[in-house]
Amino acid sequence: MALEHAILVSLLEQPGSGYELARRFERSIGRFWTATHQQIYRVLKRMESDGWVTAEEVGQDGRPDKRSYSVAASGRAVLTEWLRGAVQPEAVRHDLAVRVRGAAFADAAGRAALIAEVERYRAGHEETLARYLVGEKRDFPDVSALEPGDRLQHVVLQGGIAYERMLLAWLDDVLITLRSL
Amino acid sequence: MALEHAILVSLLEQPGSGYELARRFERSIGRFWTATHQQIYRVLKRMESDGWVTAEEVGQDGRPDKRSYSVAASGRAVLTEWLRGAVQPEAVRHDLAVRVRGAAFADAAGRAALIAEVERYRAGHEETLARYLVGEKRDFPDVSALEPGDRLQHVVLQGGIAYERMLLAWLDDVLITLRSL
DNA sequence: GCTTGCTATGCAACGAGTTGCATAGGAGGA
DNA sequence: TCCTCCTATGCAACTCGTTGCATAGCAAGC
Repeated sequence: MALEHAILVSLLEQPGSGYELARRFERSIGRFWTATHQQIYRVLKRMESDGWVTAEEVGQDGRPDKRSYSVAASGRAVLTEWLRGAVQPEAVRHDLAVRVRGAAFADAAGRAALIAEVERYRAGHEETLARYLVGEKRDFPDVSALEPGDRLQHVVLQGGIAYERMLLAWLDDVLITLRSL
Repeated sequence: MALEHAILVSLLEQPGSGYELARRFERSIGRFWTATHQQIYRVLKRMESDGWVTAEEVGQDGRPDKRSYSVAASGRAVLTEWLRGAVQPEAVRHDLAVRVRGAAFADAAGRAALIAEVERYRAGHEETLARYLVGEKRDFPDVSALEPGDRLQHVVLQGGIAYERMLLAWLDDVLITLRSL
C-alpha cells in the first residue's frame, strides 16, 4: 500500500514521467520496492485525480511526448503524514530459499540442475553489485562532502551493496552445501 | 505464484494443518516467503482438490480438531517439475528504505520520529537474530554431522542469520546518518 | 524496405494478497 | 462469572500486482 509513497519520494527527488519512474524502479529504487510500469501508470493516474501530483505534457524531439509529473502540496502533506507512521516489516519472496530446501526432495539430476541455476543467479547478483559500485563512484565521488538528501540516498545505496555482498557470500555457502550432498 | 511450492516443501519436511503451516510461515519459512493464514487455507483447498495433497481429520483433546495435510504423489511430481525451472528474482518491499530517502523531505520533528521508529525496528530485528541463534543451537547442535535435508535447512537458516546481521549493521549506519542531519 | 529495438502510454483480464469478520471449544486469570 | 487469549477453520469483499496485448513514432542496421 506504499507504492504511492515510494513514487512521491522519487518524484520529490526528481520529477519525471511514468516511464522514467519505471526505469528508476528497475534500477535503484527497485532494490527495495519493485513495481512494473503498469502499476506505476495506474497509481500515477489515481494520484493525479486525487491532486497529489500534477502532470505536464512535455514535447520531445526524436521521441514520443511524455507526461512529466511533479509532487503537489497535498502530495507532500500525504508523505509527511505517512513518514510519521510505523515502519512496516519488510515483505520478502525468496524463491531460491524455497528451492534450496526443496532440493532435499530432488534426485541427483534435479540437484545438478539447481546448482546450475544458483550459479546463474549468483552471476546476476555479481553484476548487480558491480553496477552499484560503479553507480556509487559516479554519483557519490566525495562521500565526505554530501548534501543531506544525498547522504540519505547514499546510505540506502550502501544498504543495497551490503545486501549484495551478504547474498554472494551466502550463495557460496549454498553451492558448497548443494555440491556436498 | 510459488506459495504452492513453499507449502509442498514445508509439508514434505513435516506434514501438518493449515494453522501449523501458518505458524511455520510466521517463524522460519516466513523469513523468505511471507503468507497469511487466509492465503494458506485457500491454497491448501485448491491443492487438495487438485490432488497434490491429502487431508486427514485429526481429533485432539483439549483443542479443536484439525485437518492434517500430507503431500501426495502428484504433489511431489509438481514440486520436482518446478525445481527444474528457473529461479525467479527475489521481490522485496522495504518500507524503511523508502522512509529513509523520504526523510530528506521531512522537518526536524519528522526526522526525530523516524529515528525512534528505526530504533524500534532495529530492536525487533535484534530479537529475530537472537531467536535464530537459539533455534540454530537447538535444532543443529552438531553441524558437522547433519543429514542432507538438515544441511539444507541449516544453510537456509544461516542465510537468515547473515541477513539479520547485515541489516543490523546497516541500521546503525542509517541511524548515524539520520542523527547527523 | 524490412526488421528490430527503444521511448512512451495504456487497456483488459486474471490471479495473488489483504482485511474484516465469524464461529467454536477450551484454558487461565480477575 | 466474565473476559481474554489461544487453537483451528473459513467466507466475503476488496485492493494490489502480473501478464498479455496494443499503439505509435523514431533510430539503426541489414
